[in-house]
Amino acid sequence: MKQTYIREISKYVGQEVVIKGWLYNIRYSGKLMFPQIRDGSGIIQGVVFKKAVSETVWKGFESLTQESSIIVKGKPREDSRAPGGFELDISDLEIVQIAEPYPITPKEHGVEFLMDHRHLWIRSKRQHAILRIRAEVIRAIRDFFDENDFVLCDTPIFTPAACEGTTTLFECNYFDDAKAYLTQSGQLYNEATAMAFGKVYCFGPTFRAEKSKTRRHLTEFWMVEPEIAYATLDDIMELAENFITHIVTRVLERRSEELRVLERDTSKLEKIVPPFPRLQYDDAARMLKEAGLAFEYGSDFGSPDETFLSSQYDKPVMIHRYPAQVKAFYMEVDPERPDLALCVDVLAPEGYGEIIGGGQRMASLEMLRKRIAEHNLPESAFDWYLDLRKYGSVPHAGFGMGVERCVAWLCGIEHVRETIPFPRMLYRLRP
RNA sequence: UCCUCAGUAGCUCAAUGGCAGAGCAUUCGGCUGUUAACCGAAGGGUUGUAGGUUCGAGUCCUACCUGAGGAGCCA
Repeated sequence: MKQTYIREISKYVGQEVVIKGWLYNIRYSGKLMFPQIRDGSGIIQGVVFKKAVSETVWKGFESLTQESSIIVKGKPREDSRAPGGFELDISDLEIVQIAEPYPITPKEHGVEFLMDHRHLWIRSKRQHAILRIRAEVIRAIRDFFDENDFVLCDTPIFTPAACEGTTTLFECNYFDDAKAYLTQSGQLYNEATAMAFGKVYCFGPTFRAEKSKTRRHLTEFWMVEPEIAYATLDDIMELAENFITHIVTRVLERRSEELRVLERDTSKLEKIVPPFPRLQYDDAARMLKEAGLAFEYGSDFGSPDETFLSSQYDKPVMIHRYPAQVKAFYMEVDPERPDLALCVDVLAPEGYGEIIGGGQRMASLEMLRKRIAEHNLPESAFDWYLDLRKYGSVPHAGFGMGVERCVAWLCGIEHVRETIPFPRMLYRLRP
């Protein structure tokens, strides 16, 4: 008999169905049992009456342990007493495997224990909700760019040198004598593909060997980076707010059940509509001063500074025109204020920090050469990149968004480690 | 790299410097509507490691190990 998925169960009321899955939990009450069965698409409560089934089936259920793999036959019906609203009257059971005692019980567990059992933890309701929202966010990202005529041009993961030369890179051997580095951004390559295709995006894993140990950091995370030829800072700020709004709207529309499981206050997400507040660095610095924070003008914002600034708004705030000296070498400068870079950071509300960073790229070959020298970077590593300024250089701009921080914000959860199936962090490489 | 906190049964946690305990999980028994079901019983310990103080250390001190949160850096 054909398998039916629990997600579709309401279509099969009164008909006999086969569910293939695992035992999530079971409650006994004498001659009556309530097994909860999950199949990946959902969870349904079953009812087993001793009188209604064979001795073999009854004994079979008695022998089941948590997460035992089973195939059951039964008829679904509506029942308000059952979690989920539907209940399965079970008539038959096939045991695929009796599971060994399962380490993750329905009670509380600590972070270390759960992280050590991440390969099993992802079976739980809360992790299901988060990872389904992640999948929806990724689909929304691809749909947004695909539908707006961006060409997907993925950039290499092995790179010969630093993209920006500042942050720490993971190094690995590349055949005999050469060294390769895992990418920390596809941006420089994006600029090449943007000069070829006009509007492009890349989407893939990114690696940062920073020894950061906070709720906002992973050493391996996913980043989506659009880049547009002939675009200005203003263009990509507008793009960023439409992009974020698209993702939020999509998740609210299609993943409301998951947001409910996570007890997310969706009224805060419903406020996310353009326009987003735009704040120039100088004004942000003034706000920090007035609030009495220990912040020095000219430096980049620290974590407490970002938390304060984002807490002033109920939408993502776009902070632009930072001092050029604290930003990457390739940032274009403001023609009216050459000490400022035409860049933008988007800070998510509710203290989730920076989710987008980007800006307009430097178009002039001479200025770019000067910047590379000022940052003590070897020009030879950027020969191909400088070619882009020799052969039809144009103003262009783009940004990068970290998927996990975005998902953590949408889910309203404490830590990015739960927003990716197998997080890679400082001091954690397993499972 | 720095700062703070924590490590006791498979898990989550108690235990004033004085007999190492509870709940869950596991095993056995009971219950025809359970909602992290409930009731009864049993098994389960080198208190992270090494040293020190003390008549006596899970508890106090020192070093190390492991983990968590944060800073810096970043998405």
